[in-house]
Amino acid sequence: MIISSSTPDMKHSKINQPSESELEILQILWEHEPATVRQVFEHISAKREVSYTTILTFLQRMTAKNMVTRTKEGKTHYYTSVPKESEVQESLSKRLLNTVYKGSGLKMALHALGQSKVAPEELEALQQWLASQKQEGDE
Amino acid sequence: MIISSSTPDMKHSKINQPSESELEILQILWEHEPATVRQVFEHISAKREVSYTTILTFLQRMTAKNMVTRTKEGKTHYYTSVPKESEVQESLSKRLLNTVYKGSGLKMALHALGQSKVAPEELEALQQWLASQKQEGDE
DNA sequence: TTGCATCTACTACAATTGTAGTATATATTT
DNA sequence: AAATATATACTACAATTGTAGTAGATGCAA
Repeated sequence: MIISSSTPDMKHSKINQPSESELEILQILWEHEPATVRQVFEHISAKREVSYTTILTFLQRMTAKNMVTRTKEGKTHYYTSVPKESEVQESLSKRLLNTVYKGSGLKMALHALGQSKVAPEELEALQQWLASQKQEGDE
Repeated sequence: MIISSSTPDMKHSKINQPSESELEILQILWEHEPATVRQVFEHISAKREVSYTTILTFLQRMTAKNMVTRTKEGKTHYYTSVPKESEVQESLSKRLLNTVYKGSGLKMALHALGQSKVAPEELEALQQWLASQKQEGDE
């Protein structure tokens, strides 16, 4: 009986912790998926100086890490992100929470809120959340 | 008249964005400042396998980056952190906010809150904050 | 058909990060 | 004094990250 010792599948070890540049690329993909190297390149070079091959290299490395997937269409590759945006957000904020806030979600939340102007409708959502928490506490 | 063109003083460029390991060391310092290499080492090696010289190397590099400061006492050095804990927290959370939450403090706050159990007293603080925000909006 | 444009694969390289060994000086303990 | 422990400085090295150049294939345009 074979236990399939291959591909340990250690899934979310690296792909949910993209580096700064990898994240920049993932952002583009999340909005314009699937995209070619050229397309990603266009989006990024609209914001900063970078070479086409730099993007290409990244996409290739990310493919190797299984952070993105690609399919060939003629001579061109179309890339798709593997992790979802929300997964990466949670993964990275969890890390921040544990490494710099020692697990205090409140402190982190206040910092997050303090650093951006929150719209009134958004305050609503927060109000909601608060209410739901009180409930739980009461039961 | 001399304008002192030296030391551009580009202060908070790197020292507020410590790497994972640098942060681990800063944490120790924030709680046990000033501390020797040995002391930092003891704290860290209580949690994970690491060599004394690894810690030494880090403290030396961090000194070079002005992320920590040191004073000699006999043959031993006593290290003190340069950035304050709150500064690093704000700096890193600001980065996360902009790179992965595209500036939406609310989403980030909710993730932070969702990933840790928040104590009732803490909910209070949040309630307070919310109230203060509503005020502003009303004026 | 000749040549430019566009793709991909491969190679390179410096800086940073994490880790630790070696050499050396200085204490401290027997 | 000899052995041991402790501290620092220096060196090394692999992996990761950010950046980009070169070579070769293929497609399109004149």
